[in-house]
Amino acid sequence: MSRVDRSRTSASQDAVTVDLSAVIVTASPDGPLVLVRSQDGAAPLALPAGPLEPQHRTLEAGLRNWVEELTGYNLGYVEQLYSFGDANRHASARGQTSRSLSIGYIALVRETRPKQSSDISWASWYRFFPWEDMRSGDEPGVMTRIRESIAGWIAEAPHDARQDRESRSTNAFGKSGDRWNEELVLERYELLYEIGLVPEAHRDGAACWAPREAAIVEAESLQSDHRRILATGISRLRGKIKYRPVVFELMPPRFTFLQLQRTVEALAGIELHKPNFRRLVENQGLVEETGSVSTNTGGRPARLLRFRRDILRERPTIGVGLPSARSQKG
Amino acid sequence: MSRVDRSRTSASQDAVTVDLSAVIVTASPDGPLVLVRSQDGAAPLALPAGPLEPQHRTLEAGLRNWVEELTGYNLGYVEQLYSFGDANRHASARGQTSRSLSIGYIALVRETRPKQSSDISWASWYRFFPWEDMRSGDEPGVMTRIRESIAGWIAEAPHDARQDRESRSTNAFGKSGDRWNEELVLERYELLYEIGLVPEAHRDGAACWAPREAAIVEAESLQSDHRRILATGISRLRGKIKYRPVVFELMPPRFTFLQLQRTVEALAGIELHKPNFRRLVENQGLVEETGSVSTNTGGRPARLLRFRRDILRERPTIGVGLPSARSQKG
DNA sequence: CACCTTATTCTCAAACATAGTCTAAGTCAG
DNA sequence: CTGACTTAGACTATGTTTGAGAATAAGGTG
Repeated sequence: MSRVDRSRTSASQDAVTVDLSAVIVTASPDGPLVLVRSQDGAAPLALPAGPLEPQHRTLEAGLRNWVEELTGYNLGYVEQLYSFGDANRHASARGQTSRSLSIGYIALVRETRPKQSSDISWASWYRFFPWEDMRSGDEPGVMTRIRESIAGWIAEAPHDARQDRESRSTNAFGKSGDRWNEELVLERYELLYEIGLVPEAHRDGAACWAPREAAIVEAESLQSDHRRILATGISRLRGKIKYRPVVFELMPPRFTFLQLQRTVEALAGIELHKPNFRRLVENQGLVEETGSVSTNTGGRPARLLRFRRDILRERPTIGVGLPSARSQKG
Repeated sequence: MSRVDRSRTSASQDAVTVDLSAVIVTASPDGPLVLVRSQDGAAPLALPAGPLEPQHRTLEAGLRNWVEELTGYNLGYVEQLYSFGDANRHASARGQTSRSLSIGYIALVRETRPKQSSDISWASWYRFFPWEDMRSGDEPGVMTRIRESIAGWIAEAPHDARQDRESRSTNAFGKSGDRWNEELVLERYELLYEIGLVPEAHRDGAACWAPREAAIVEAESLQSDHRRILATGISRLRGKIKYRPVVFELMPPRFTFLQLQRTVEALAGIELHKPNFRRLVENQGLVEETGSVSTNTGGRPARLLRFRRDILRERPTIGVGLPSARSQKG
């Protein structure tokens, strides 16, 4: 059972450093927040990352360990996202002999207490992805400008690349009227990167169509490939809430229907139909009444609910539905 | 932009070796096959695995590279599965100073030509997971025996663990009549591991309820944690075919509806309703007619179809539906 | 030709989703 | 105290998708 049976295991792979990056998410009344670490000076923000230490029994244990040490937060739900390991993961790594490998995780925490003691703070994830917040349509007009840039990119395509560019962008961003697929966060980011509309593309020296100045000004970027990791995390979470009751990891012990709906909307970046949302959550038996009501609703008092923790045992493959992306008819 | 900003990056993490393990899948008339590597003597089979070499630009490129070198197959679809890195990933690793990290991938190939030149061969994945093939109910009775063992495990639970054991097993394996969720491959394997019904649990020295002799005799195990990786791969693939047209990576250029259905059934391990399957695939516009027919059907000739490759551009988030696990009413 | 096999088309009801309307029960300004 | 405003929560009408099955078509074979 020993590893010697691996005939091709070579010595050339030893110079690998592994670290764990975390997309740590919480929900506030102002929307989804993500934990970021500020650098010295005007350097871009970074996701918290820590080393993989030998004493950790599992990768996840390692992650929980250093995050809880660093922040004092109690991680609720934790899930591995993806392992990122391009040789040019960040510009400075080119020509480096050691490859750096980063295993991304997403974690949900309930507590928002500042804990700003250090260089750690919470930031709305829409600071980095303003185009992902479609709750009030394209209110600040970011999307309109993105679409214009993309239109230019398509128009200037060499003949054989035209169709491809067209379909990739309609797929990621939808046709103006067409249905927006809120899960394609990573696809959208990667398309913008490729076109050159995010600064990272220029920083990495990628060959892009758009000049550096064309970068979307409303969006803040992150260190190295952290915006890509964050995109992966948002994508995953937006998908997950549909078939697993993970939103409740972000809710207080007691909440109203509308609070729950607002949280889901904030995560998904889209608005939902109130009566239908209520019916769905009710029918799935995800919540039960606490008996008390919340009077500070601004209108009629709302019943306070609690998550039915039993449901996890009855059928864990259940979630709070969104207009499903399945029925994207052409 | 350099890595020095990572305050906690310690020197203690250097002794990590990374390798890429691959679940390489193809479909044959006899069901889904997975590429395995035989060891010397009576040692269990292994998944092919190769080192991460510094010259590979991306992880995926590295994987494609050595797999194609090793097997000569042309990998079609490739997707990262999960990074496995428990300190005791295999028994011999305990007490070892260097941690071994394995990044699992799933890859689909169309060609089945033997290529048995070396120690590499194809094996039905149900050899390792006989209980995952429910196409003809519980025909060989494996499942019945598993359920009996599980019943014993529940019966002998200490009072406070009873409910938990009960719900975990009904969730993974379903109640006798209840709907079987074909995606929970990993959950089922891990439950069996924990109970002690797979030899790996005893090999790893895990504390289990069942004695070593109780291991499910119909199932063959794999080296180290490879059966776990395979379970992850099957799970992912079973999920993916529902919303992405990946099955077609396993189909010949021209095929009939029934061939397509049989392939999906073989992967999912369940039977499907013929007219409904046809309707679904037709409505989604996944296929088009070639004009010719296949006469060796044993009955009325069937039209030969081809995959509409354009669909990938029109709407990539589409797949061949299975009875959706969503509507698992209590 | 009778009969077996698979292909292909229809039908029908149940379940679900979408997009509303309408009523209830609070707060707050005057 | 009233009327405007706010949110809660129940209900309705309509269309779409699914699950299960019957009915018909078109080949082969004894």
